[in-house]
Amino acid sequence: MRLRVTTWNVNSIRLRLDQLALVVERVRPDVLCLQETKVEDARFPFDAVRGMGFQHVFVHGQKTWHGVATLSRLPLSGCEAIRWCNVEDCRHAVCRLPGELELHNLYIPAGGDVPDPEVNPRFRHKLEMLEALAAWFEARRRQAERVILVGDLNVAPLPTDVWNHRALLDVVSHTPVEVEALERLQRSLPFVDAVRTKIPPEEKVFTWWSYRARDWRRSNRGRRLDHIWLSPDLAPYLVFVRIDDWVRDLERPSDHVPVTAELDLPDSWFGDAAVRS
DNA sequence: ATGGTAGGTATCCTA
Repeated sequence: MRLRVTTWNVNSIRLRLDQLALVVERVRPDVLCLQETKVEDARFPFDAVRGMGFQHVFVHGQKTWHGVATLSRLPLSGCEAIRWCNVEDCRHAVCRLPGELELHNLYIPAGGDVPDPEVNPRFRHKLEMLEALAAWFEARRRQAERVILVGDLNVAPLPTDVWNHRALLDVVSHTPVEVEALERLQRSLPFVDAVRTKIPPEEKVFTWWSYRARDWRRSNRGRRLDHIWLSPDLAPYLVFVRIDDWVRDLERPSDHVPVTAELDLPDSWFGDAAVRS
């Protein structure tokens, strides 16, 4: 049973519907996790995404900012929105998929400009949400099988996850304190970094390029902020990953590009549902 | 060293 999962910070789903359809056509994900949908649930373009083949949709959105949505060709069950740090931000959706898979769709705060939790509440919030998630997964470690965690984690952990490691050591997204917080979250289950099992850590990989560059491809000052993580039991079934950076060249693009992983999972996990595939 | 752009919303906040 092949399962293709894509994560994409779409930066306003309503503005990006045509690009969403193009990504779906070219990447063909079974499950598409979006972040920064920037729309209240009542205004979510349900008809449009159903028209793209996603009959199962879980939205957790708010006006203007943040918001996550999980679009699926396979049935979703047990979906829940989880709020962290006692704020109303919509940043985390959990859904169960056939095969007893548990899928987390996350949007970690960007964290503002000043990498000091004492003076910058947004940076403090970012660290606190990463810490809270790590503690939560650590507490659930015993039942932590068949877990997929994807999303815009807003941290580039490896030196090769940014265009210039030394220059970005004091830039939010690559500071040591954030990287440590992200690593604690990764160790919590622990999770396997799917992209880095297929692309060696010596190789630079980016999923985000600032809008502020004159020529994003020529300057290539990117960062790897978007991630797909797997619980250890799922890692052996990973077939390939892909990063669709052509999406960054579309007219009025998101500053993030889709990241995709395909798993080839045992048919026995899916029972009768696996027969049709 | 600096400032550069984009989206939502309503004039500035967040990324």
